[in-house]
Amino acid sequence: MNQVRVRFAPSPTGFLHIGGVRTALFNWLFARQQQGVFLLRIEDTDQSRSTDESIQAIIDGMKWVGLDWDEGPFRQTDRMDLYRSHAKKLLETGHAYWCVCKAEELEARRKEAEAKGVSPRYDGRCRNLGISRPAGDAALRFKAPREGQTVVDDLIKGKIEFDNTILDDVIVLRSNGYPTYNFSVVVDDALMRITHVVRGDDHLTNTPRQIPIFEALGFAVPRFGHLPMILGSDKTRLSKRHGATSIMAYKDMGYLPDAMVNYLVRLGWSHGDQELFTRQELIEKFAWDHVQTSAAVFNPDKLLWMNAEYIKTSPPHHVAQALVPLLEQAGLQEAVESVSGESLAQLVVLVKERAKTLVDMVHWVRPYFGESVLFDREAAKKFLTPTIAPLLQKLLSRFEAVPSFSKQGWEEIFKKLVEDEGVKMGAVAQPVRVALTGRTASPGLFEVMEVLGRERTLFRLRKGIERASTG
RNA sequence: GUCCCCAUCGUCUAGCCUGGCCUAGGACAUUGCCCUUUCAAGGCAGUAACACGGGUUCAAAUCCCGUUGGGGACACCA
Repeated sequence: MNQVRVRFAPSPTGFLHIGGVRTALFNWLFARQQQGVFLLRIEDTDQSRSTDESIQAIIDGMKWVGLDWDEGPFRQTDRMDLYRSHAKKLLETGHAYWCVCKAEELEARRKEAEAKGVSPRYDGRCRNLGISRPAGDAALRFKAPREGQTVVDDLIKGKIEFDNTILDDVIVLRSNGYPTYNFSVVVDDALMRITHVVRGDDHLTNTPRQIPIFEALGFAVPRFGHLPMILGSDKTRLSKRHGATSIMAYKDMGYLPDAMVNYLVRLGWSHGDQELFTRQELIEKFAWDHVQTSAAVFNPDKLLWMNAEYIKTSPPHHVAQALVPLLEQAGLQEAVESVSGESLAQLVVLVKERAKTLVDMVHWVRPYFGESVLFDREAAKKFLTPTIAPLLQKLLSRFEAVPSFSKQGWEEIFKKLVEDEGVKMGAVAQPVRVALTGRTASPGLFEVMEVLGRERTLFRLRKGIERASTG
């Protein structure tokens, strides 16, 4: 059995799309499971749309999401000689011919055909002209078979039959000497010995165009698998108007790469009722026969839920690490530097049940940096009132009387006070909460005190009393 | 227009290949209740689907045909 070789072959014409990531993911999973080879190839033969920034975006995106490749990145523009020599071979073996039709003419004819409601295909007028050395601009066309059938035995969709009569004589080499997509993929997939071509559904009809080219060149035809598309909530192709589609946008929104991967794979693939998978499980359990055949709607709510799950269950230091850049972006770089990795992980533990994203987490974690805290105006106005000040003062005194902090001990002191004063728990808890965190919502009071430590707790309590007394 | 693909709760899906175990399961979202010092988290419960029409069969979500609906492709883009 030959070693599995798969590839991800994006064109660098913008950011890395989450649909692209999903395609890459299925390839990567299969490669890792089969102990095969996963390679990255940049399809940049459209020089007018390809940019270096986009190539960098692809690489950054792949790295962020943890998809490592074994070979590449290859750039098609570095491989021009290969396409030209293979095009020449097609010409020599009678599988291709020069076409001198002008692009504008073709365009006009296509429009005309469309207007008549006829299939807008190339009419093959240069096919039998036998032009051996074109005088001016000419494109090289592949002589597609005109009878019989091309059968694709798809990994995902099963057997699909195409009548060869629908085939066009596709352009193989543009008049500027650049290969077209349908030709360069074939040459590359063959030369890179790709065993399984797994790509989006939108390429399904390209497959019967490509197979005859493989055959004409004398190459083995790989197996194909076509992944269903990702749709937006209105069931049209996922695009900007449905929300963020760039993988890096999700990084910025505070998503964990593992959550992203889990969600994207699970969108269109299933393993019984299981929702959460480690990467290792994904690699072990992945199977083509459980890849969905129909398109799937991207559901940001479920992704958000999954991200929250990962925030709750990932190792805290791991989450803390991912949090650091976002803290820095939020202007907390000094605070971050003054704090150890361990205490940052402690903060993560403190707030992880409340944060669905790392961006949320930045908000939750903010009150625990620095000596004093910024009071939310509404919160202070409502809970830090002159009426409550004496009670807070009593609490402060009782705390001060204890030389060292203990969570259980201070909780007992607190409850004793509530009991002695005959007030409701909440009547004291909320003002204390505002004094300690500046807000009305926070983790449990005594967890907060534990993170703050004795001195800061007392300090903030005093500050709170000050604020309460002055109104 | 032509060709191709697809069709189970609002969404992701299990079940379909190898008909009976389906009174159609799980998850997200949503609703209610519980827990509770706040906000979350958590627990429990509920609402909610086999697109439609014909066959085949003792029996169809499952097999066959058609209809409808959705998506994709038809470039000197990839």
